[in-house]
Amino acid sequence: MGYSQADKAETHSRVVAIAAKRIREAGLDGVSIADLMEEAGLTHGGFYKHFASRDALVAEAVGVALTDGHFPSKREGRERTFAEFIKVYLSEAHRDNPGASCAFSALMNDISRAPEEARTLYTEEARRSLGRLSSMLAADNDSDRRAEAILALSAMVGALGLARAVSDTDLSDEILMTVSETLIRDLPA
Amino acid sequence: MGYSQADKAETHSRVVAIAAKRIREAGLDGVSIADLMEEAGLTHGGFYKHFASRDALVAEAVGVALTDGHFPSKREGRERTFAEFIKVYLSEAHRDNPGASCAFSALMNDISRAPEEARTLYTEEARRSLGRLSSMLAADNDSDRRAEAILALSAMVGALGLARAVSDTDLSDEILMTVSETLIRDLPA
DNA sequence: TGTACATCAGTGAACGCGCGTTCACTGATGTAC
DNA sequence: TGTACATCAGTGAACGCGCGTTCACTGATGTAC
Repeated sequence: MGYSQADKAETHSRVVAIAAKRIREAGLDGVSIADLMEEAGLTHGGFYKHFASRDALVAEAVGVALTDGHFPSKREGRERTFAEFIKVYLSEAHRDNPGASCAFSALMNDISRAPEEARTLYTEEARRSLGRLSSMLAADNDSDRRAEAILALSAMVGALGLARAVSDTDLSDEILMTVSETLIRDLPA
Repeated sequence: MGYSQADKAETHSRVVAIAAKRIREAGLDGVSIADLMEEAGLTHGGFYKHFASRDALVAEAVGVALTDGHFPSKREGRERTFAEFIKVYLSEAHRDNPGASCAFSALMNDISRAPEEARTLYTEEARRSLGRLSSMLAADNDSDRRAEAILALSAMVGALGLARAVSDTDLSDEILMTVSETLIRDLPA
């Protein structure tokens, strides 16, 4: 063979990784096969040696974008505290780097119009994220922790989205800072 | 003239209204001129008697979608209370009718990639919405009211977006109900 | 080890399609006399 | 009031373009002997 199986697998995952980045930046409809393959250093014709269709690639890329997302609780070998996590999530650096950012926020609007497969992946990731968030909180009972996790998740994805949408940097910074401080102050962790 | 000026103005605003609805449902890129004109009962060729380009129509429709949005504080001749407003905003009915819903939430992700004109409209609407929300709140000073308004706005658009994205109806209902109750309980109004 | 063959990831031209946009045309109505 | 003309919202065919997809081909490498 002209290329080994390892080469093929490497190409495949490279294309998926690029697609995951571009989907976070430009949405589910913002990625063309030609652009994608060019960014991977290939020509567009080879695409179908790796994926049955554009939809199949998108489904795979959504899965990757969601799971290597920004709701991990473990980093550098230890659990993150709630405050540490919120500060990173609602940072200017996270806002200004959509390609490597939280797909959970970036895809929120697109997913409601996406095929069932992608919506299912999104829903599962929502459950995981709520689980991780509630495990960082210190409220007395499960019910309170879950309610707080839902409020925190909503406020975080909303604040990140608003901070990106608004064209005034001062207002954008204020949104990030205010939601970050308010959540850290009001939710026991 | 074959059609009076009043007829033309009526057609113009009808097309814009349809575009505003479709944009809320399908996003800024989800509206084709042919579909739009067909829904208005016309053929696609006449579009350019009313708009210089697709972008011009989108800009106008974004303006309409944002300003006849769901952050009005006055209805039926009196001010709404914070609790009343939140309950309507985070209702299942609002979630399930995207075409007539809050463009502020529906366009959040799209707007960050949109031309400056649309982003400016969005930013102004954000300011207005924060003003209206903070005027409903009863915290002691302006600074606290503004911080609470920012948290409430973030949580509301986030919760509405998540509730639409998630494919499990129970989880979706839980998100709406939890954020609604928590905001009403924790923010003085 | 050397040689002939098979494999298949990647190439690049070509396709059909829907899109935004243009344009010559139509015909109902307003205006001028 | 009646008639001839001008206007212009709306029509529908046509355009160029980018897209997803197909396909005959290439050529480097694995396999069989």
